[in-house]
Amino acid sequence: MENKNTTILVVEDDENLGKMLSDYLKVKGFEVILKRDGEAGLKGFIESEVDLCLLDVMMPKKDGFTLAKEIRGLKSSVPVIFLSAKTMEEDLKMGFQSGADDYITKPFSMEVLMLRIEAIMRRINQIEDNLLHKKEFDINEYKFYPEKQLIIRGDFEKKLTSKENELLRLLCMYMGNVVDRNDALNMVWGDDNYFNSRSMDVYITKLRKIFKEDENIQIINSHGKGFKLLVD
Amino acid sequence: MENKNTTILVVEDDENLGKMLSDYLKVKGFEVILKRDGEAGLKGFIESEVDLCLLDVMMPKKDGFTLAKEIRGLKSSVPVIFLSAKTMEEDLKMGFQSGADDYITKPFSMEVLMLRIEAIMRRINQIEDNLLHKKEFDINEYKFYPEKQLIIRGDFEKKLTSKENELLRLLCMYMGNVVDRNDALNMVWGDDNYFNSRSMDVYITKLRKIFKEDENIQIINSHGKGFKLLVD
DNA sequence: TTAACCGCTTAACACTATTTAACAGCCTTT
DNA sequence: AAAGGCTGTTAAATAGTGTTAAGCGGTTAA
Repeated sequence: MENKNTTILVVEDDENLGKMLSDYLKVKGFEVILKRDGEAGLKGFIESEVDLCLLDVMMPKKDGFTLAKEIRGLKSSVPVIFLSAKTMEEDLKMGFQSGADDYITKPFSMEVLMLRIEAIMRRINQIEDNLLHKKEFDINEYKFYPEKQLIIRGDFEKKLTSKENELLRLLCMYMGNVVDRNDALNMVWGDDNYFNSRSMDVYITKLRKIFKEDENIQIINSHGKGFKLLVD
Repeated sequence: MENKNTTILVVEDDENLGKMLSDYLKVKGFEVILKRDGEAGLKGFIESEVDLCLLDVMMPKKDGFTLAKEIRGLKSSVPVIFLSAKTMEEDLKMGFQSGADDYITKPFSMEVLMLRIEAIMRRINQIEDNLLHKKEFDINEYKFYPEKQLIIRGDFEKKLTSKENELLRLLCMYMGNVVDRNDALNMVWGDDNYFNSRSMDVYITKLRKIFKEDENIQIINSHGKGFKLLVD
């Protein structure tokens, strides 16, 4: 089953606090990956599909800010919450500017933590919501109008069927990122059974044909995972 | 009580609370679909004609906000009530802006829940009622007067037959959104049998002919779903 | 009263969208 | 490198739609 779970990477050198955070978040239904220092943290990030990072600022081997920068290098959209001592608060405020970031000063209550996490998740959901209702997407030289079920490049115009349309909309929403096969099936076909899956493959072929003139547009398969729309 | 035909999707991971909600709502005459997590919730929504969603915010696999977003993607007009812990109240208030949304903090009484549900249903009925009795619709440069069964653009005037009129009224009420084929049949023809369905296709053709002068007005078919009136 | 008309339904046929099937090729694991 | 599952592609079968025109019952006007 494709985990649409929210996975949180927790990097905290204090063993007690780390365990406590991990347990609490697991109870709340999150997948948790717990690491004790910056280096292990980076490995943890690479190995899993992390949705959100909870990073201690002061840690051995590699501090939280540095780790955050490295993570951003790998996937720029991952939101990060920093954990730090109260005494460093002023310092912290200037330490990051990315809109996805947030911070909490120790000591903190689990409720406060949950508020921050929920706030971030909502921010992300809102972004996705906007994408869902976006009027037009740019796919290199093509314009895609989901509401009109239409693709245009110069004189070229192509009406899309509803399945083509919804599938392409999804790919555009996650442009550059892999859309999970089962997620796509559930969203477009309403069921992720075998036959719909094959049907989707047929539609991927159709979409590829539409864009075959343009070498810079590719729909790439990620074996066993799904597809991504890539524009060079 | 006219709760008979209203189907409520309840997604709640706490088994006791879920059962309790379900039983209570059934006693009140609602159809209830109960699911225990976000993924099952989405499937439940796809499988049935859901009129209203009652979603726990914090759930395993997929949280309530994410689920709501996906449901909105499938049918943007479905009202959602979120269930969440008291401690997150302030946070919640800002978390959603859709007029159809509402929230309740745990613990709550069943009476409070019923009040919320009734309020939402009243709001929806009122909106539909207003649209139903709307005196005129703007369809790009055309004016459509359902009561007069008349369409006007400049000199051009076209009297509509009652079937044309009711079908166009429906399309206008859901302007930009797909009107479900069977819904339309039941509303305009009173029965969604095969022959009425073919009859409706004939009327769609008639309506298209009326607007064929104007490239910006389209009646688009959504295969296997229905039709939408789209004005660019 | 009958002929013309009108609104709607039914039939017929062409066409389109989607699913299913079949087979070839590819990726990952052992 | 062989096996098995996953993907790519094409073509067929099925299901849904678009359009035109004939048919049918009811109303209107000579």
